[in-house]
Amino acid sequence: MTHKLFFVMNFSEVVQRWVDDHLVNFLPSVSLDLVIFGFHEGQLKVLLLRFKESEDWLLPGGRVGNRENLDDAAYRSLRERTGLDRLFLQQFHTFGNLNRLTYFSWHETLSRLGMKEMAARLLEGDSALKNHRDVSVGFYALVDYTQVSPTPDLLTDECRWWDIDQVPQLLFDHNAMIRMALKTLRRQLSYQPIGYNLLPDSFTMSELQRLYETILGRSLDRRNFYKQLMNYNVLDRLDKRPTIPSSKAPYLYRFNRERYEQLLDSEDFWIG
Amino acid sequence: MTHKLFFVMNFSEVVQRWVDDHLVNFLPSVSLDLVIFGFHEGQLKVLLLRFKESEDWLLPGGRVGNRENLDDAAYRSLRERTGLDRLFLQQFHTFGNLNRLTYFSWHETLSRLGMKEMAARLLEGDSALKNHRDVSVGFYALVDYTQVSPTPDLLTDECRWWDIDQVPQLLFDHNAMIRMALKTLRRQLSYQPIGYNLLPDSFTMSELQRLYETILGRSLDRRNFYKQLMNYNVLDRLDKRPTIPSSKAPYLYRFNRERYEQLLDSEDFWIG
DNA sequence: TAGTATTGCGTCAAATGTACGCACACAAAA
DNA sequence: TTTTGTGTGCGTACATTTGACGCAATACTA
Repeated sequence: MTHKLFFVMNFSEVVQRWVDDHLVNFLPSVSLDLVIFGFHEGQLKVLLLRFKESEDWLLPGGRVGNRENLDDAAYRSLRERTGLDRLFLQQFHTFGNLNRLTYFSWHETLSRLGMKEMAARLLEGDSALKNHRDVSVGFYALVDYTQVSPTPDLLTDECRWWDIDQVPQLLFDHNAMIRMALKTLRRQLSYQPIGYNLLPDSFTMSELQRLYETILGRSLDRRNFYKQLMNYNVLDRLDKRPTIPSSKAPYLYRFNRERYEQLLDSEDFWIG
Repeated sequence: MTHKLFFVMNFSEVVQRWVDDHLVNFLPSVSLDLVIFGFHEGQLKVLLLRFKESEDWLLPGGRVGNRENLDDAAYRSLRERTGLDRLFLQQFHTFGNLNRLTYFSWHETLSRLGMKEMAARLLEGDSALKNHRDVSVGFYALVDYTQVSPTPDLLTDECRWWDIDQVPQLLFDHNAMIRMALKTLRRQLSYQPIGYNLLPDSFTMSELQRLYETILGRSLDRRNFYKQLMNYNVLDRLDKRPTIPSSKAPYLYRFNRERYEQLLDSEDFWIG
């Protein structure tokens, strides 16, 4: 993977190089897609990429190295897009329908984008490549919005957050993927405390509550929420936040990872 | 796929032919494994295959055709092993660790089985093949034990049911797969009525209850079970069974697939 | 000291889950 | 016909969980 050379190549060459590299070093016919959730100003967000020289958006994805665990590949892709490590990441479904990403659909996309030369080249190779398609493992991740540096990859111009309910029409089956990831997230949130990963290291109770309300799409009673969360016993209370100008300052809380692991072991919470 | 020729070939040739066929017609690096659950005489069972000329057992599996949907491939594999169609089948996890099935582990297996020639041949090909490994999508299926004709495939001598708690040490990561499938089954059973697929077309209430008790591993109250199940409103009561020798004959019930679909739509039961 | 927002606890009713009693239906045996 | 065994269906009582909400204590500012 000789990234250093790319700056003297045009886009077509970059892509060709990228394809060649992947044909040799990565598993053929398996890919992975990431639904990366963030939370900011009362809005649930998802990280999207804009395809180079186009207005088409799609989910970040990646491939699995020949000598790489599937999960590691997902973590690596997540790190490459966000700069973050050791986050909540979980596979939610594997997509293998024929009508999803194929080389033919890539051909269409490239053609539409005016990259006819590249498109032709994609199909003129051996017939195995032409008929090739991927089965893609979908992962969803919960990340701290404030910590992320969205980074486009070689095939994309732009990487940025979108409000979950303003996501445009995406390439391939990526809208369906987001729907499914969100459904899984909602279900899982009601059974185990996972939302912390979407917030900064320390946060107030009402921030956490707003997060839950946003994900679940309904309002919760403050006092019941408080009791429930404290019952889990995975939150450490810190000092009060000093910044509020008037009235009583709220306490800050921090997620206790150790006790969370214990909780997962003891109860028959499902891990997926 | 020229199955007719196989009877004049020895096992090594058969395997080579099988490998060649699969290299051309199926997706490389993706496979699927099936955990097929059955129920008989109060015991939850799982269908296993015995590797040819060995005492090693493993899960049935399959590969995805180049122009075949992932789910269709799973249904096809299930049909090939059981002779049955249109059954409950659902993916539960995708396994992609390096330490699972690789060509190297196949080499080990073949060597141990005394098939040294074949083993050597497996590795002497191009280097891509040597480093090759699969990401495998795990499906679990619920089938009617009485309807199944267990059928071995080209690489196996025997296909038969095993009691779930007497499954031996299996090849590769297949024991872990069964554990995970069972966990998923248990969880899902508590949230939606799916157990019917494990019973014959018609069954008594106590048969159904014994099935649930077996899967969940605990006893249930007969009357509450009855109420709960009837509340779902997906069971049709049939005429009484006349065959019981003494005492009152129990009612037979049949699963109503239409109303089940309705139920899935209306409520926010999750489908996975 | 008044005003304001956070915090933590308690209460109460509704819903749900669980255990179990009982009347009845039916078929064979006494 | 009566007894006996088993399956069916309903009702009831109790514990647990869930949701809605009142309220007093706490800290901080003006």
